[in-house]
Amino acid sequence: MRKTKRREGGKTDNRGTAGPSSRRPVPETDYEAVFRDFLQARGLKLTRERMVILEEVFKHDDHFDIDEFHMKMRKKGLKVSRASIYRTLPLLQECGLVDEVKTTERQAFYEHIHGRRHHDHLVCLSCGKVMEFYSPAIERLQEEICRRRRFKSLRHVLEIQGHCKDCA
Amino acid sequence: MRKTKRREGGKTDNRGTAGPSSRRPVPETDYEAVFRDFLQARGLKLTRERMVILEEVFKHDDHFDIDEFHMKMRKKGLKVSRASIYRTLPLLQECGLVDEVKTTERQAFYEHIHGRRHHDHLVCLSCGKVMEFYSPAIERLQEEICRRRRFKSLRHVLEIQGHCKDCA
DNA sequence: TTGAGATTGAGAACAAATCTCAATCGTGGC
DNA sequence: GCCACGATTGAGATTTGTTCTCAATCTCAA
Ligand SMILES: [Mn+2]
Ligand SMILES: [Mn+2]
Ligand SMILES: [Zn+2]
Ligand SMILES: [Zn+2]
Repeated sequence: MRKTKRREGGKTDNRGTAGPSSRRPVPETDYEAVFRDFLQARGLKLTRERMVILEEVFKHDDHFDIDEFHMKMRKKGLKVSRASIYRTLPLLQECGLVDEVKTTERQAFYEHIHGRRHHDHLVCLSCGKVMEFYSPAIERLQEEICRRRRFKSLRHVLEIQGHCKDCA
Repeated sequence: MRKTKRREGGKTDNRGTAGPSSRRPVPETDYEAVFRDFLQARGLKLTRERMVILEEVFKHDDHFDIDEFHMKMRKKGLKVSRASIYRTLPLLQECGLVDEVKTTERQAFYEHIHGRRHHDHLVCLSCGKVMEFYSPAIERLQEEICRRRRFKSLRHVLEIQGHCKDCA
């Protein structure tokens, strides 16, 4: 009982951002190039959906979860399925453009990290605000701990939960 | 369409651990007293199920998730529903007997912390092993970060993921 | 231009956690 | 000890985030 109509056709809107070797009315951005090269190197295809998602991610200057993200796209009239978003974000992660922050809450959130450095998070339990911090000292101590145990660290999550100064 | 039969009766097995002022064939443990006092103070009832769960938690000397925990109880013939476990563990948390460790993986896990100190975790992505560590220096640095931002920290999660020395 | 193979979307499937509510239990007051 | 009544339980339903399915569709190297 699956709907038969699909991709209600229409505006292909290639915008020239992706055309293999066509003129570029809009110069390709860094992150577009990064993503394109990544896809190519992996034998993956540069689809309209993937590009739309990429652009949208880089318009967000904040942390976001997938549902919220999907909703915003729909409101703008950008037709991309939730499934594609769930499939594309891990790709963006793999090429280092996006970071998935697995929270201790139920939903993971994402943020683009184009050229940004690793950091950890303070999460306000009242208003949901997410603040960032980076402590070289903490990072060093973690490395030290792993070294002592001969544990090969691949990643870590440090999330401090509490109340921000506005909610105290 | 709910089953009508309930609590297939039988062995009440009070074991004397909970009797209000009866003789105590088995001396009450610390944690039993802690839990009992907590329940009393909150006007909650000391039920067979809660006691069974408590005992079982303190037989586990490791981290466990609820489903695994429930399964083990069933195998032993201890009849307690998953729902009751989901309801009781937060109580044990509130009275400080148990710690819920929200991981970056999907399932949270628990551990009893009777008299034990806060610590953080190294998780091996190959074998699933969980190792513990405690770094006063890291804790201090976190406090410092919160102070600087006037953030009131209630809890934190620090989980380092990677490969343990046996899996490297 | 074309076809093999990758991708998509809608909804189904999954899984952890929470909720529902009738049947049952625990406890303080008698 | 017995009672009454609020608390608790269990089985299944529900919720919710995420992943899977697969026919239709698209992409791109040749
Ligand atoms: Mn961040
Ligand atoms: Mn632990
Ligand atoms: Zn806040
Ligand atoms: Zn291991």
